[in-house]
Amino acid sequence: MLTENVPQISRLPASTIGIRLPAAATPRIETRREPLAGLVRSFSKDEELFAEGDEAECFCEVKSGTVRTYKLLSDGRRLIDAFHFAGDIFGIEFGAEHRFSAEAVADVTVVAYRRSRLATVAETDPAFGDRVMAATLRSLERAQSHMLLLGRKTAQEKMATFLLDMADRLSDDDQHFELPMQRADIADHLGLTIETVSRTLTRFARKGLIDLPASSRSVALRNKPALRRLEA
Amino acid sequence: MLTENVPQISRLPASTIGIRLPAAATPRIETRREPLAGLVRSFSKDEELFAEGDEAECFCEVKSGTVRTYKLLSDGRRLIDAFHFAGDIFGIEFGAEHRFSAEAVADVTVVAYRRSRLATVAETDPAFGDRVMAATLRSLERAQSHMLLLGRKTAQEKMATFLLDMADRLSDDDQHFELPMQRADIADHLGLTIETVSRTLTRFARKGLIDLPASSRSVALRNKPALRRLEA
DNA sequence: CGCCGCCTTGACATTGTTCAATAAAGGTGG
DNA sequence: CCACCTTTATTGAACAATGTCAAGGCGGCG
Repeated sequence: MLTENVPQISRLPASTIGIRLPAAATPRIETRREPLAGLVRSFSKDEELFAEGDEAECFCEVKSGTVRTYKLLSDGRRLIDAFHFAGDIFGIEFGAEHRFSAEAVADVTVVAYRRSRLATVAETDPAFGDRVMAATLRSLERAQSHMLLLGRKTAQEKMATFLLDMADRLSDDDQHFELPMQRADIADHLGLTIETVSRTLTRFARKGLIDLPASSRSVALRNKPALRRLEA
Repeated sequence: MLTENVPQISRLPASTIGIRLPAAATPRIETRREPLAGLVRSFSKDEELFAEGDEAECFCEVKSGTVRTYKLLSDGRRLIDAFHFAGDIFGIEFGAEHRFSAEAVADVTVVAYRRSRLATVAETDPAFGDRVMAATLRSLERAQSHMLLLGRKTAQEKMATFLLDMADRLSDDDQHFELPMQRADIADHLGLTIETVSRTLTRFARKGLIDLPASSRSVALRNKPALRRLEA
């Protein structure tokens, strides 16, 4: 059942699995097959994996790097609904089209799975099916608490929530971590401007809540209880 | 299969099907059985159907009236994620607990279905199963575009979006409708204050975009194209 | 070394909030 | 049915938070 479909997939041009390369990008054809007939693809910083409105023929799992998914208003204002790190699954759709655009925050490697084969794969490997389902539900849950953040939290509360979440997801010791995204991405995730993000971080640092060692991308949480209280 | 379970349900005290009556409320026992073993329940204005964190033993379909689902911050700030009108299904959970509280915006009648029987019911009546699935996906979709609204739209854009959505869902002629909720609910849905909601409506009326006949709850859209442009 | 992208910081503008007063609507009991 | 009272909505003015604009710094890369 699995075997009869695999060759079919590797024959498909990239465009038909719903991942399109931007015209300008060098098409690095280092694709190879994954156990579950996923296609391994690499993208460099700011490359587009797919766009809102594209036919949703595939969904992805992050192998390494970070992906942002976002929506735009007509005048270019952007809201990043989520960042996706290694192990995260994103781009699952039940309708025909992707409802978000996806870009590489920095160089990224993903495994792309054909959506049409989800049912088959899930049967073959129930654990994988569960992971897909869990990913969908987690994204619903995240969307719901993110609404609360966007609609009712102050800049400080937003940043505190964000930092604690990042520590959770990116840090080994739950304290030190390197932010993979730039200020503009954080701002568009939290519904703020980059200036407010920057100022709020500086303020946290001055209050001794965090350390901002030189590099501006690395953060160390110095006082998590205080951050939790700030979270509201 | 269906018949052997029905009596069991009607024997269950209200509390065990996940809908709890507030202590103060007069317990109107006008419950009766629906075709699919749903329990018809009525609630009066501001009564709680269930609270965030309650065990999610049932989900509901609105028969008549309006329900709001919301989350709170520790200090009482509220975000209403959605309003639910006749025909809408809400309160479906995949985890153990409700992730939102639900209250009657005005007197409301719902049909409560036991979550544990969802699979059975869906098999018996596939169309119903589809409706439940569709409701879940629609709520995901709504959450996602609502994040964009909350994070990146101005007060005017939020109100324009809201009014167009309400016209869509509440109006026969797609123009005139009666808002079932008060300004505070609108404010907490859009991430604004009631003053801003009120001022924005007045401003729209002055610009000739809408009519606000006496009652303050009724609205008539006078210039939908302009509202659409404002929506961003 | 010098350009360029990203980040920070400051001064100022704006949007939306807060506080306060008033008005209007709706519900209740006489 | 009316008068009263409570709740809800509107409006104004002052204020605060955040956004905008602009300048400068820092770091990485060619």
